[in-house]
Amino acid sequence: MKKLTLKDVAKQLGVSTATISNAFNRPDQLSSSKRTQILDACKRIGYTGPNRAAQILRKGQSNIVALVLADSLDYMVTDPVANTFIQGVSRVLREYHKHLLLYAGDSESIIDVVDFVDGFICYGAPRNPELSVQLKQQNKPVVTVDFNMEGSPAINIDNKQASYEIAKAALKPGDKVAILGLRLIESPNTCRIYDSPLLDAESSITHRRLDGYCQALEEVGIKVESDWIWNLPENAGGYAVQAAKEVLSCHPRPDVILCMSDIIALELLQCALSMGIDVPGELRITGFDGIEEAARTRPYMATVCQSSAEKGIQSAKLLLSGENESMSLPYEVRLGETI
Amino acid sequence: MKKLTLKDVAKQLGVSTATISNAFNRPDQLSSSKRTQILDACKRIGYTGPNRAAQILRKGQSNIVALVLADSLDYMVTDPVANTFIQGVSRVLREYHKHLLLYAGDSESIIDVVDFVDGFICYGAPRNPELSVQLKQQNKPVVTVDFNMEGSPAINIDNKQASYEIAKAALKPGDKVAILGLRLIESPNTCRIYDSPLLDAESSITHRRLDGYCQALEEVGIKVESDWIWNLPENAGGYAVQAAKEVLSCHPRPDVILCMSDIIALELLQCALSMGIDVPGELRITGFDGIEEAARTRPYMATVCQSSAEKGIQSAKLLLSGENESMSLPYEVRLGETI
DNA sequence: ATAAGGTGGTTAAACGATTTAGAAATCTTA
DNA sequence: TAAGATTTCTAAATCGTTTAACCACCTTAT
Repeated sequence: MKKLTLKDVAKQLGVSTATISNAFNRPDQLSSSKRTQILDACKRIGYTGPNRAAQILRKGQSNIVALVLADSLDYMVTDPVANTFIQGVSRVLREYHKHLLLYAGDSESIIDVVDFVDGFICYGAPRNPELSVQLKQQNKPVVTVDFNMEGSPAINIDNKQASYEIAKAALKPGDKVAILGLRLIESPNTCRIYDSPLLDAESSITHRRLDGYCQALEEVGIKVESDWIWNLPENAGGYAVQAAKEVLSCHPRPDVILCMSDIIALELLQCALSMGIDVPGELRITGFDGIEEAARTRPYMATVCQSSAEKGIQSAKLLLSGENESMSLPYEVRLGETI
Repeated sequence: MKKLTLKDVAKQLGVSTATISNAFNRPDQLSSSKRTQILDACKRIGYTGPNRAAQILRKGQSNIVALVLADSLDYMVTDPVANTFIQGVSRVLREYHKHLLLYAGDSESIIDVVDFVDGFICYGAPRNPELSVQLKQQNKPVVTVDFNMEGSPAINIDNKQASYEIAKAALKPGDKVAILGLRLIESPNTCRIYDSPLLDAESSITHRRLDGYCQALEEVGIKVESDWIWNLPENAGGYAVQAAKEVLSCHPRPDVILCMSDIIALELLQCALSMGIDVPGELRITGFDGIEEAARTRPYMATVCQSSAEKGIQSAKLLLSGENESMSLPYEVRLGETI
């Protein structure tokens, strides 16, 4: 009960293997009558088509696209922003009959798949920086999202401008301001950044957001102090709760807290409300991303809305098109009721 | 600047290709001095290891596991239950250095990956029934979750017993009862099932849940009427809202509504509360799954808690172990405040 | 001294397809 | 009817490995 091969089929039908191969892959290379005859015969004897592994080796093409997520799958797969991104990617891949291999950004190396995938979509700077190096060195197409890699096209929103705008809307002269940031420095848990060495300062989107906040602060005449900037190692509820508690128990308490994600902002809001703090009366809060949950809070969260699904769609299309032009997607500043 | 092959390396080092291959794959086949010498040389000249595509063809093993989700990725990737399942799977795969290929259950066919993946985890009955047939015919290992396939081991909870228990806890003699079911019949949108032909009645978990409900109803002396059973084609908020509105506007209104998922139950609860209906005073509601959101409602949702993550973990382990024994996981009936 | 067993390596045949160059067959046209 | 053009099919090289079988050499036991 061994599996049939092209060769077996060719022998049975009394034609060459090339003809069978052509029947499946290049209809223009043989008469259509012969083709249907072959295809019918294959179905009859139970040959389901060329072996994919052999095809991948020979053609150098697999129809598999690797999606390199910033962090471990474990974490990424529950992040709502990442989710809608994956959703967008999957829609396009499906349309083009491509398959999706999920790859964790904290993996040791990428070389165990690089030989057989057709390309990479890299969503956020990989937690393991070694991966970026490897991606740059190999020569399959790469599209990056929410960060930049020399030589590869990127999909982004203008993070600096967006965060500048939302901050500008939230700030008044004389405000005491705190920032809840994300992966600005290397740290295992929530902490203030002080003067720690920055992480990927040139390529990271959260640094772009920080730039935007700082510009707004300066324009309003507020001095940026690094001990009022917190760093969360991951965009997950747990870290956010901790940061929220810390920042809200400071004396004097900030008038405005700029959060680099909605997840953080939501936990902060909930924490503030449960402490009896009036938002936006005593405390203004801004988020970032525009996730669904942030549209259901009371008061309604002020945030920057961007479409993760659209990012997914565009990045997949870009990868498959083979073009090399970066793309800046639109965003929308939603003022809400928290500022 | 062509890519180096094993042959190139062998020639350069003056040894046979077999020796290089062994240096990478079978350390016991050559002296360790020669091995390190070869590995060092490879690193120096930039050979990163055997080409994976060739390896897959030759070995018949790829270290890729396909996760066949019930529906389109598009939908599955945002479902919280599916998410935690994927999370569990990914944890195990990562530990074993396997990769995760996401496959949509509404795909046309599975033959375009069957040749190169090492096995399948099948989460829920695939939307396209053809896939089940193909999975049964091919001979790579398969593990099914939340449904059964002859010849393959399954991971399940005892859906019938669990739903029997929660229903029994919710029901009182003389109650008017409605059931909000999931994929019980083939239908494009929310509707009552009446006497439509059932979908996958033997293999589907929602039919097991229905069996459990019915048993409880009978024991309490309530007659099951099919026009009080609704069918939702997908476990998504939209369909649930519609079903909720319909069922709540019935006269007489049911005293108890048994929902086959928390997503449905949550929408129903919200709908009921917004209509001013007292839960559980005027209406009792039960869910199923035990998702996080269902733990935050007021009143606290009565539901059957099962661990999706655990299902993921166990199914991946089962697949990788190669064993063939099905497994029934524990669940917990949480009475909550809605009954 | 011979046989038996263990090392460390090589040779060569797979694995299952795709594809180029060109032969054979068929069809035009002069 | 031969020459040329076109269509259809084939032979053979190739993709980059792995691995069974074999060989030469060295050690140890009989």
